[in-house]
Amino acid sequence: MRISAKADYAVRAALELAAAGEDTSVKAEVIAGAQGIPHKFLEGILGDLRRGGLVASQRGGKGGYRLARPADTISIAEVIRVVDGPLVSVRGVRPPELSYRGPAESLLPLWIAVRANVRKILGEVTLAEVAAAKLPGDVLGLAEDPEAWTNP
Amino acid sequence: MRISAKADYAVRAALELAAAGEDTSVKAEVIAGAQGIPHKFLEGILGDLRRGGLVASQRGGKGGYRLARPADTISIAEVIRVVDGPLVSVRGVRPPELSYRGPAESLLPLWIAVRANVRKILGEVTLAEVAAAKLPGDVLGLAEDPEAWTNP
DNA sequence: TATTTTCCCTACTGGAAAAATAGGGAATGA
DNA sequence: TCATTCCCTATTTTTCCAGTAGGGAAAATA
Repeated sequence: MRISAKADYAVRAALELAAAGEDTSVKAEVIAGAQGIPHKFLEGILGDLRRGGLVASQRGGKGGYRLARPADTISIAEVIRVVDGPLVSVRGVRPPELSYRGPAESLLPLWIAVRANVRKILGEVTLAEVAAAKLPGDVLGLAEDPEAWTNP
Repeated sequence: MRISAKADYAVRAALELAAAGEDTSVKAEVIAGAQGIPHKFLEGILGDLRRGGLVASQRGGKGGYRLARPADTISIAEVIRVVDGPLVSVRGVRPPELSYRGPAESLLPLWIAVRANVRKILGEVTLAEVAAAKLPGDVLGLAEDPEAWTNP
């Protein structure tokens, strides 16, 4: 299960905007510099976020990007969906469209359970929480277990 | 977050072997037919599983593949790791190797939490359970919620 | 021993998607 | 009018995924 560079970049850019405040415009170039993201690539991503209704933009001298809604109403899942489509997919198709035969039949509910769990986390955590380094208690609980930081 | 065809195929092949029983050999061709997987592609995957110590093979007339260990000691996570490497990665690198700056710093514990959650599910569910359509209670609980089956 | 069966190994290919680049046009503010 | 910045389209480059091809090695059978 791989999270794309695009999704990672999009979330980081949104976090920069969240940190700047809802009514401060930040230039793409500045975000790119702060997060080490290729400038032109980031412009494309910010375009996706704008078309998705998550950010607003302003051209010209004092232009830039800002969040279109308060940071505590935008979940990480929303950001990822806007730039990458479905949150979880198997062979490129989302779980409900899959069909399995024989002993593999129960694989479908298993993928559904995985997706539900991912949604639960990324859907409840907001840009405001991450930007302020104040993750919800249940998420923090998962991340605090030293076991979670070890590789298999 | 995408699960590759290779991982999906590997799990389904392993489930066929689990259903056949630990000491029954099944030919690659038969598994391919039963699950609709390209034969030669599947052979490569079964090779990975063998090198990973999950299946044993036998050449010749009555040959085929079988599980190297009891089906209730092999988790879905193990199967995926053997063919695909790390269970969860961001831009191709596993979470502990990431580093974030500024307001994105708390992204790291977030990815860790997501990974911990995925591990929790795929690490506890075994081939035996899926093959017998007897998922653990907590997983079934997640999958039974009608909400989990709807697309955003 | 000869033959069939099946796994085993290496290489390779086509194509799509991911990641990034390039260049100029259209607003905006000074 | 001019510098700035977003905006749009196209192109490139790279990488990896999914699948194919062909033959060699081992085992069972006859």
